[in-house]
Amino acid sequence: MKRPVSIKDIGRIVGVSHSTVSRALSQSPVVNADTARRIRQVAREQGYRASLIGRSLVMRRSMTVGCVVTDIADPFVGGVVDGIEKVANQHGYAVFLASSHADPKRELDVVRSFHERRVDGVIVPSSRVGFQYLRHLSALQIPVVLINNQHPGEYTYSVNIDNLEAARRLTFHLLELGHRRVAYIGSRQGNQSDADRLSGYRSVIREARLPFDKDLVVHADPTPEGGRAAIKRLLALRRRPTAVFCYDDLTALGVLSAARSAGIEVPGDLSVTGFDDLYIASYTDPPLTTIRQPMREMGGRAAEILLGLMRGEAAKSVTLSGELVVRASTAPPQVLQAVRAR
Amino acid sequence: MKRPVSIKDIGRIVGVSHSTVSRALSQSPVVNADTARRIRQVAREQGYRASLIGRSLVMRRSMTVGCVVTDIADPFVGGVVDGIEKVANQHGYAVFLASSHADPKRELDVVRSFHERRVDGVIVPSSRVGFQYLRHLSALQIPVVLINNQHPGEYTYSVNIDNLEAARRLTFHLLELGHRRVAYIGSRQGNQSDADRLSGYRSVIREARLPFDKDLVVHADPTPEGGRAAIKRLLALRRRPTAVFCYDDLTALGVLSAARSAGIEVPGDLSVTGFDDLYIASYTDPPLTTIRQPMREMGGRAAEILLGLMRGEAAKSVTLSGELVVRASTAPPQVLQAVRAR
DNA sequence: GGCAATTCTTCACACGTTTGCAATCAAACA
DNA sequence: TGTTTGATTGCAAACGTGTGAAGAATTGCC
Repeated sequence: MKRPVSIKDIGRIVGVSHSTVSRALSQSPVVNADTARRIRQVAREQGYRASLIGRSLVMRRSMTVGCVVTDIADPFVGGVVDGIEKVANQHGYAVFLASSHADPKRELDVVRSFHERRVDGVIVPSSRVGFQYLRHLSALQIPVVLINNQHPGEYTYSVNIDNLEAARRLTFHLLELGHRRVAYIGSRQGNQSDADRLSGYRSVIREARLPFDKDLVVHADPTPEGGRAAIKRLLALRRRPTAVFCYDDLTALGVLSAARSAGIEVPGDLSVTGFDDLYIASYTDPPLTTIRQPMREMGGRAAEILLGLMRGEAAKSVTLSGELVVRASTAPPQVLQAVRAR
Repeated sequence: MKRPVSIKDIGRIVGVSHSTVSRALSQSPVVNADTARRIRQVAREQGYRASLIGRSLVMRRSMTVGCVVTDIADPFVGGVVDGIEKVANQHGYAVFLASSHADPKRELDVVRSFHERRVDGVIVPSSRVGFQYLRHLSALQIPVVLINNQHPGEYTYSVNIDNLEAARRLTFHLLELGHRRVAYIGSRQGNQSDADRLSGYRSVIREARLPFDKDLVVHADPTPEGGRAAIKRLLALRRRPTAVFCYDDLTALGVLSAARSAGIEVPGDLSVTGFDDLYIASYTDPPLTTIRQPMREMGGRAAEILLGLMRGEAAKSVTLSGELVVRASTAPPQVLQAVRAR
């Protein structure tokens, strides 16, 4: 609890001015080799570490980046943040973590906090970023990188996976298995990624010259509970779907569980797909067919872009591609299964 | 990217000294009401926010806390951090997030970073904290609060759940169902909580005058993969257990999945319990009997203790109790099921 | 031994705040 | 008119650091 040792303390002990200490510790060649050695020795003994907050003042950069998430307990977000943190630290930056929980008031608080703390850049791993929110972030006049939400702006760049293309692959996979009535359970939180995935789904349906049935598209909270509610509605249809494309793995988790209680077999009666490839996707029953999002890599790339921007370099947005991971939750629909069984 | 507006800029615009601006903005009663109004007006127009880094220097506190986790993508850790962040922010503190990934070198880096940034306190939500590590943290001379790892020390307090008691309840639940061969799959990472849970398990076994069979206790990584490997060893025993107490939900997840592939029914052939009550525990097949750890509350309490310590108040460690949540993964062993079925 | 050149160190200021103290000013009082 | 009082404001120092420029000490040269 007592005052940390300062650069002046070191100077006093060694018998030199604090300027000399500063230079010695930053390996400046102008200081006498012997003096430098003594200074470094004392600094080590005293456990001295230069205060970044003193340094920030004169250097005019805080060596921190802000990271606003909607919910850090979301496993997807956790993976992304892990990637961000790793890269940021490798470059000497520390990460301020703040959760908004999608609360506009909280979002403003976060912007204010980041402003007051003079963060050098901001990363937002959230596919749902309000326009107002973004405007406030931009007002800070520092680089902003979004994840899974392309939003052109002067200081704003983004890292995405190609949601449209991935959704196309996933939908095609289902059609290829023989499904003709494929439902889509989206996120009702208005995520950019939801719009893109829905587009991908619709474009493949259209290209396959299948009728588009709007009853097959429902929206729910991207949670297990949401998935549960959504699949109930779909199962109540006169003509049920034989396959469901879920916005993400959590939604699919709810679908699997609801199907189980309803006595519907997956993938026998119903094929189910997720999106993200959270670690649980391998451990559901049956294991989930999904799109792998390279979460850590996405976070890492976002951090790299941000670091570049902070150095004043030009940067460009990045789009990675998601990988289709086929597991046991998808199979041909029953009509075909019977045929093949012969 | 340009220089943020400073308190002097505001002073220049209004035509007063920066001292007056400072006082006006901190609601000091000595400044003329009219002047104060003009100052606040201009500050608002200019989007001025006082730099916390300038302020930190003179106030001698950074208004930040450091939070070191092993892995932020771990859902348990995510929940705890969410609670920490919420409480910290309510009190004007920002949270530095750093992951150690249980790497001693990284742990040192984190301590160094927190030191340089002059964080006012540290929270470590990890039940595995090396002694050396703790020594380095203590050297910072700031309050440290651990979660799920009681470790007495001058500046060190902790928030735990009563792992021993919870493990007793869980084990008793299994015995009560009629199980007599109960296995324990622990964490081999040497967590304090593992030791406590094992003690709880053993004490109930002992008090029930059941023989302690050391073959029934195995240790693995606390991950689905670890659980998978462990249950395989247990199933290879001549006399198999009829129930398994898993260190945590993730381990149990692997056990469930391995049992499924081995054709072993849960809970028919094998009862399985977890620990933590992650959100997935409700969505496994069958839903998992487990101990609920109030993750957010634990994080929040830890933050409150830390805030108290930083204000110089006395504090004491807190032990919360975990709640037994009985779901469908536990049932009487087959011998009894037959009896009751008549 | 005197001077210039070289090497090393200190001085002084800046960064953005807060705050004790002195200074200014107007009004009130004698 | 001179003095006191009270209200308001500015000055200056401090926090911990980096850095250009000036100063001091040493060395080399003639």
